[in-house]
Amino acid sequence: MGARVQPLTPASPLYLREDEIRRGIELLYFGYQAMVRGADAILAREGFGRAHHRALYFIARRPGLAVGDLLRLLAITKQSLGRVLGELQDKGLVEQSVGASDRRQRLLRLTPSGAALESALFAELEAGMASAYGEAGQSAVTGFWSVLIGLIALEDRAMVESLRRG
Amino acid sequence: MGARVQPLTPASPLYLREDEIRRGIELLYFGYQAMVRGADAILAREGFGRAHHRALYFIARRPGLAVGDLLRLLAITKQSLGRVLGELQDKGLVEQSVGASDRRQRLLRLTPSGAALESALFAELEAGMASAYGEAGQSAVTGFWSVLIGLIALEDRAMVESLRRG
DNA sequence: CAAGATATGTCAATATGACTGTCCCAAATT
DNA sequence: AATTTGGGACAGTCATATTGACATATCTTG
Repeated sequence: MGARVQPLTPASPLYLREDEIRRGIELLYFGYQAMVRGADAILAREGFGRAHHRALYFIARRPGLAVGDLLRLLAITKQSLGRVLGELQDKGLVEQSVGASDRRQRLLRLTPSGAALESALFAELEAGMASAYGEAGQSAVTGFWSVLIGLIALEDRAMVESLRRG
Repeated sequence: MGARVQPLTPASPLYLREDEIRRGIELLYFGYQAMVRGADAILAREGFGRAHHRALYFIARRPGLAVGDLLRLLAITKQSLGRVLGELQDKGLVEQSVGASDRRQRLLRLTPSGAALESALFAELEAGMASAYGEAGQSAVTGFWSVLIGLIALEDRAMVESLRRG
């Protein structure tokens, strides 16, 4: 019967949508793993883990960051951060100073050797990211950013954007 | 959703600045966290963790997956997977069968209750991803995919793409 | 067929990174 | 003066991963 012609356009919109969602989930999962893999090797040599890297990263990004701000960025408890930060301070990679406007605050900075380690770790991430950017092209990068921003809850976006300022 | 869409600074066409690399790193980090957060709440109620979710996800995606293939997808040791898979089987969410062509293989499938849990978990991820896709638009989604593919090492891309076939 | 490789499972011991709950002190805010 | 906030510390627990060794069944190959 002529009325039963199958459309040449994509079949089930629901099926396609789920497949596109699953593709995003999978690429985000494998892409995230791929990004951090290079840094893991350096961290293992230094006797650190990913938690140390995250702390170093954000302290490098915002020197003078207060402990509470780092806590909010990492979204962990202060007990968890305490151990990581303590180890980084014991090994002379991170130092604290008392806040000028609020003397309860402890402001965090990398020491020269902390900055050296963070640079080595950053170089690993940068290599992969720069290569992916170059392979995908400028407009893809903008799309990459905008989808990721859309994933982040509205109330958290300001925190992420605050890393860019200043 | 009446989300405010932030104006996006386009990626630099001329050279890759450190700030653009850091933005990618940060958005990937926060975006990944945001994606899995909804599922974490369900998992906690069931007494499971993210490792269980990853196993359920890939078994749902490729029913009849062999243990070794799941091991390669998750990139963990079989000892780690053994515990997770054992718990999922004990609770009746996953079942095994002997491979038809290779009787050494144990092929994994979700039971009806396993499929129900996986659907609930998927719905959480889907909600965030679909909203991000919608907010960003189709061409952004394509860019999102292509940057993430670029991050994944060449030798791993076939594995990721194999999830789409059949 | 014998030898070796592969797929899976299991043991023990260990490490990392997170959690909850409780308590404390100093400094800021009210 | 009372309360809140920022930071730190204690004990105990949990989830997830690790390495290394070993066992068993099955498939592949010389």
